[in-house]
Amino acid sequence: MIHQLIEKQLRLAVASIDPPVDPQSIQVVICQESQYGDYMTNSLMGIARQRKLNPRQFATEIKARLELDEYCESIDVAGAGFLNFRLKTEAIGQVLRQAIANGDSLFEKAIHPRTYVVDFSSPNVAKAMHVGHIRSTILGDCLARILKLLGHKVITDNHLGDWGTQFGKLILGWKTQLNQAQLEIDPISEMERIYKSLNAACDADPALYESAKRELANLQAGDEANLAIWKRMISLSQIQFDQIYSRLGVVFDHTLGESFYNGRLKSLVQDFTSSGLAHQHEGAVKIFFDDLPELKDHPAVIQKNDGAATYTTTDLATLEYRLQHWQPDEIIYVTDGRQQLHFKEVFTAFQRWMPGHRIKLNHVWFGSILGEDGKPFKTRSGEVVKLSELLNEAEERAQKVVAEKNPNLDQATQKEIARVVGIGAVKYADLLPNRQSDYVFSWDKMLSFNGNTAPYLLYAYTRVRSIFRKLAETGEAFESTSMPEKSRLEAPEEIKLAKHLLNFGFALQAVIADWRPNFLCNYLYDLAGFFARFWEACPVLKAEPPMRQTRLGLCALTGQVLKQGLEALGLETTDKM
RNA sequence: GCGCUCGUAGCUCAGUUGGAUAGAGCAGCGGAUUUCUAAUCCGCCGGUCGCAGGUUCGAAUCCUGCCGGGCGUACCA
Repeated sequence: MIHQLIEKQLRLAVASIDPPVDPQSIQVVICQESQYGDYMTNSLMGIARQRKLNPRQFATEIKARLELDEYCESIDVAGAGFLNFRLKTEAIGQVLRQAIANGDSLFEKAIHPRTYVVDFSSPNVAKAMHVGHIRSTILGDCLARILKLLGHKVITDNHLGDWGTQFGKLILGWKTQLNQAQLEIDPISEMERIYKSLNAACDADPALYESAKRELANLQAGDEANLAIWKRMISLSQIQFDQIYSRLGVVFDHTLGESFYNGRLKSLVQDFTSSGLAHQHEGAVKIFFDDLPELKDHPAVIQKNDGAATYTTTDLATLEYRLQHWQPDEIIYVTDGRQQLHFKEVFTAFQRWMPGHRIKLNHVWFGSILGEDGKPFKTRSGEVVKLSELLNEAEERAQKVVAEKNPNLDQATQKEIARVVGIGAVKYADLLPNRQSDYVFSWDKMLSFNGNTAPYLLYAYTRVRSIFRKLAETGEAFESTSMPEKSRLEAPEEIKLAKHLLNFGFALQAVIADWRPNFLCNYLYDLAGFFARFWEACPVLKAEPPMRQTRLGLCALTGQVLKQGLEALGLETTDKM
């Protein structure tokens, strides 16, 4: 991409300076104000300051050393010492022509691919997946997709909640009040029912609570009957998870739940104790962080006074397993922001456990989904919203709109479009806000055709497809090599669209730098906007060659980037809407 | 109390990590369709970026203090 050539030239120009400059400190970015240029750097000002040079004079000297005539129409020193670059339209055309001819993507793959483990979704066995799981699932899947697109090795792992105290009550309930018929019809609801029922009963009757604890102890001791029930609950739950993941298009390489690490927990506690990293305290085993102000008052419990491990223990064992088996460069944990303290503890404990290990651990946290009243998102009756029902409603609402806007399509096509649009709308609405902020869930907003929404972007894509459909009807085909050498970008709408196409890679990089897909959402929204304006102003099929070929080329690349970008977000596309 | 986080247009939110004149959508007002899908596009209106200091060429962004929300602060996950 051209901005990388500019950056390279800048680094070269600065390289001869003594004392030497860190090349990484020179960055070329998109110029926000197009009146100044297409790209700019403000890095020279910082260097000039350090060396007590006049910033404008320094920028002027560097400018003189650049050999960018082939790509830049102008290079200007501006303001306090900015360097602004305006691209030659011929150079832009050349990049686009090559991309079409070679089938290249408009972004660069990673030069040094890394290995990432992405830990996300993590629903609980014997419970319905609900709105509380969508952000982790959608965000984690999206990050995994983008890392893969950029050429990294990605391992996705679903760390199921398949172990814990709830199984005492569940097993007791299963033995005493299971309704087999209901279990056949709707296993999740039946398991939720017996859990709720036992939970209430145990609160009222301490003796019953003791029985539940005995069932749990038996399970943990390896009692065969209890193990069989537990396994059955997992497999029934997995069927439900698979249905949801299939609808969402989410795939896991591994599903290693908490229980997978049971065998390691005791010895891990032992390791921590014997190496002095953890200490007995009030009957429990804890790791203290007296030297860290934020964790000073929050020792991590790795063994409770009843001898059981905690999720901190499990997370440490999980981390160890992943290191040993997958050798990742980084692990990404995608969870609710409320677990920040927990992950601080785990990460800090890990550093002490394996000091000097160079793995990078990222807690990618997100805010809550709120209802229109600003309180946590619930159904009208105050229940948690089940994910399956949420997706159903999304498809139903989308279906109504499709039927209204495009009644001529047959039923099956309408339904398929509604599925793509409905699921896409939910995903996009989830990825669009800054992940760290809470957002208000609104059907009307996410299904609107105006504004930064999935339907708007998907519609832009169908417009591209529509042009190529029309082209095919005339018996012509878009030759991939047919964007002619003499073709030129002329209309301002063509040039703006073309320039924006060059910046796809910036958006992908920005996502990875901060684990924030909303940068890609915003890029695609801008792209769809530039394309819409191009569409209004620049007839494609009615244009004369070579302009016609140029415009077809722009359409082809816009379609390509929209599709790649939407798929990177986890959205499917459709040719008609 | 302590910790994390947020406060930007009437509403819902962006703002690529310190850049140039703070942007969208909705709502409100006004335009555009013999046309490749108008599920669209264009224009107008709308701001003391919570408040007060500080850092510097330059602050919505960084530091301090205050005000106001949310969350966390379990031997739950």
